[in-house]
Amino acid sequence: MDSHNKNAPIAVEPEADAVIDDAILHQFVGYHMRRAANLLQADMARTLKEIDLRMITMSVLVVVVDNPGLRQSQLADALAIERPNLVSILDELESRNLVLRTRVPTDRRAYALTPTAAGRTLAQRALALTTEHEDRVLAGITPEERSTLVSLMQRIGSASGDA
Amino acid sequence: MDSHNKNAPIAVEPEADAVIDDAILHQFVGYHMRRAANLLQADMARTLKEIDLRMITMSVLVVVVDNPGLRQSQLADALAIERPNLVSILDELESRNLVLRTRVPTDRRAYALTPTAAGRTLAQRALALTTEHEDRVLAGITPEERSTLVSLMQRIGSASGDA
DNA sequence: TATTGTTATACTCTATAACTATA
DNA sequence: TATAGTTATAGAGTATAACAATA
Repeated sequence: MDSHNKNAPIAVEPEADAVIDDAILHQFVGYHMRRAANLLQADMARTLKEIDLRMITMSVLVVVVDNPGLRQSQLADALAIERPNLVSILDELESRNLVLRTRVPTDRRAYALTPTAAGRTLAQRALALTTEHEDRVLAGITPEERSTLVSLMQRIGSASGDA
Repeated sequence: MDSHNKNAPIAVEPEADAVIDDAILHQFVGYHMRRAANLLQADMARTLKEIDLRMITMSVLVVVVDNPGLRQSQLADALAIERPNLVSILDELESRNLVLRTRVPTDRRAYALTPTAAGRTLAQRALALTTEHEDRVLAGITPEERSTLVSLMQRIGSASGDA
């Protein structure tokens, strides 16, 4: 039954509970990155749901808390978000009274972003929840391995490590 | 001018070109994961555009090529895609005559997936392009570091490393 | 009853073009 | 003219509920 024809549909036996051969995809970093990122993102979303924040919403809030007076374009650059995508995030944070947009006197095009007291409090809670989340999801990885992982990921995309 | 009031908006000086303090976010693996995954995904999408495939479409094609006769539910499990999301992917691959859906005689609910000759050819091309893409994006990382990165990412989510 | 594939739908994240109001 | 923020829109990727056909 060596019937591997070349142009016919080939009525192959469905391999029932056979093991799927993923080997070729596994050689790619991107494949594992997608799965890991997806796993982290799913658990993180579940975690932050408790305080009704999304991943990026929380990132924005935390950065505003640590950098009061920041302008939107600076924030977008810092977090690698496109300016348009920041708008709805800030709309949400502002409507929940966590962040304020106030006109910059010296440049009336820009807004200065400042956290409210509620924003600072929620940021603290968000950081605690995020820490719990990472400790849970990364339980199988030692602190040293964690920093290795981080520094390797930081080097992705930068042509050479140090040159 | 020590005016850090507590409940007022605080007319903070916008810190012009000042450096943004990201330190708190940088302590989280998820932050770096998001950026790295986003970078890989963007370059990968650009790369596969040449043969009009998306990341997942290419993953599906490659797995079907290596596992002819596979059923959709098996494929969905293998790639960690929800069954509904696989449908449109296969619709596209089928309409481009890269993959065939044929009824399984022994279970008329299921489809056996088989690649066409064109599908096999395009899969080869896709793998070559993906390899080029990874070599480019991961240029700053040695092969050893690549495997370290992969094995660390594989261990994310699995409670304990070996116990 | 349970499973395979499907439809419909929705939410998140990302990306681009074009507008407005200032500069 | 250039920039800050905005609007509108589109495309990926992911997730859930519910259905028809079949087991």
